[in-house]
Amino acid sequence: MSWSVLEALRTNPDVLKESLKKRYLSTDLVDRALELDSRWREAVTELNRLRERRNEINRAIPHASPEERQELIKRSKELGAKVKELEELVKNLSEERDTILMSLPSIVHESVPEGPDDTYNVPVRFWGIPKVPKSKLERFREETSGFDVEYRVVDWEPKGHADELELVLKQGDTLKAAQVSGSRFFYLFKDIVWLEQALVMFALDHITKKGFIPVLPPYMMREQYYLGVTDLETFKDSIYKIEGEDLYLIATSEHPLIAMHAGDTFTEDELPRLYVGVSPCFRKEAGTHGKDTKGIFRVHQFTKVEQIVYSKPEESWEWHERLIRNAEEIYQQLEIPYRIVNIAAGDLGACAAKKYDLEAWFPAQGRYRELVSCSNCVDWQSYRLRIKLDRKGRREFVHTLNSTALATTRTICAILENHQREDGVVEIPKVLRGYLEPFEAAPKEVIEPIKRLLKE
RNA sequence: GCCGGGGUGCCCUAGCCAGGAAGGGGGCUGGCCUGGAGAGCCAGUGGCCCAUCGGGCCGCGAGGGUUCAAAUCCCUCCCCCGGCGCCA
Repeated sequence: MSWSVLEALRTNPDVLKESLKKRYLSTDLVDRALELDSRWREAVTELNRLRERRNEINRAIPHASPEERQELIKRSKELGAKVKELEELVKNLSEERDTILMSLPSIVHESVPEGPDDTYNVPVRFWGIPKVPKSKLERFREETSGFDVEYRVVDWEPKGHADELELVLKQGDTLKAAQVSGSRFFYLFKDIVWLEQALVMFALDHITKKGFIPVLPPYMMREQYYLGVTDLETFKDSIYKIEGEDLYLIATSEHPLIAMHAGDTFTEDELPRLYVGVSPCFRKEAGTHGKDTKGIFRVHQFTKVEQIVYSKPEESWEWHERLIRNAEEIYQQLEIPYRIVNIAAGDLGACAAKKYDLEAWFPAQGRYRELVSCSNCVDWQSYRLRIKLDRKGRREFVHTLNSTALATTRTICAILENHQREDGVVEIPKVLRGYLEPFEAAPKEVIEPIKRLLKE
């Protein structure tokens, strides 16, 4: 049983180097890891021989005569010293090798576009009829170049989601939240609260209909398990730590939902395993100063409905396509125009072998912006957490996949811009009606401006 | 948080007090047997290394220590069960 990256290292290091080059990462580590691995194997072989000899002697001691015994103990002690020495070497070699191995990203899939950053992401399809203000026509043509996307020109300027929320509808307040908690936090009020809840229920409803098991996971995790599900870079930049405890706030329910099967072995008939997680997500957003500072597009805390699949290795690419389609169905029903982009290798996280983003059209920004991420992590997470598949005695690592179904704050942003009318009223997508109907105080068709709730 | 009892391979369990190659049962897989099935019998059923056959090393919740030798003794930590305390 082997991890695809480790197997490539030993049998076909060029494949691994190619993959790293595509990600614009150094390939030096591959040669270093190879050298460490071969030295480790040599040392382990020698260590095993020494231990074998020592064990033989130790087994003879209880049956030996008193005078033989002293001699045997002496020899065992001598061997023991050598064993200890070699154990130290083996430990150092394997630790250094494993540090490198654990830093290596998944081998990128052949269908992943080449390129160093997000400007090389490749749109694969568009859906919906975007509303394009005249002032954003040029931007729109850039964003859709190469595709024949039907669109409608509007002759008024939609408000950006932040102004719409706080100045027009007056049902959100990020200033007060900044005072209380800091930047990138928010208070949401009244209709937006109902909208948020309805979005969660709608997404949960849609995904569970497809056989996914709903899960409410722990919102904090230990470091050991955290490092099994994500790379160090993400860990440092995104994850909040609880002071004085070995606990971290989850950045997505993907993390506890994958750690949930750490150490488990599935049989073939137990796969695929489908889960849909619902949880708040906490993110430090370190290194994003100045980006999306207004409104609730990029915040430290939001609710997300997340699809998770544990699959047989040979079925994971099919599941990757299905997961993004599930997310598309949600945004089609919410009547939000979007495009799907294939993320360039240089912009890909370490766990993922391939990633699709669903980007919604934002009329006021004149841009497509990320709402959904859909990744195939192949055996990257399952290797670290030892999540196995038992094929009649032969063991393999399962593949893990994750995809947003719906993240509330960003979806609210997209609704505020796409379903905004010239008079400032926001039309609620019809599909949400059933999730608002039972509640007397909930809005049903539209969200209208109200008087400011907090002091001016 | 305190007191007590536990954690042994996929599951259950013996071994721990009193240190000396982890034993039994179940499940699963394969083989023998059978017209076929069942029963019965045999073998396999954690990770790693060398290797042609095969052999070896590690592994008893995790990490240290004592010892020629640790599932077994000592220390720290994690988790589960019971009791007390606290609590939405």
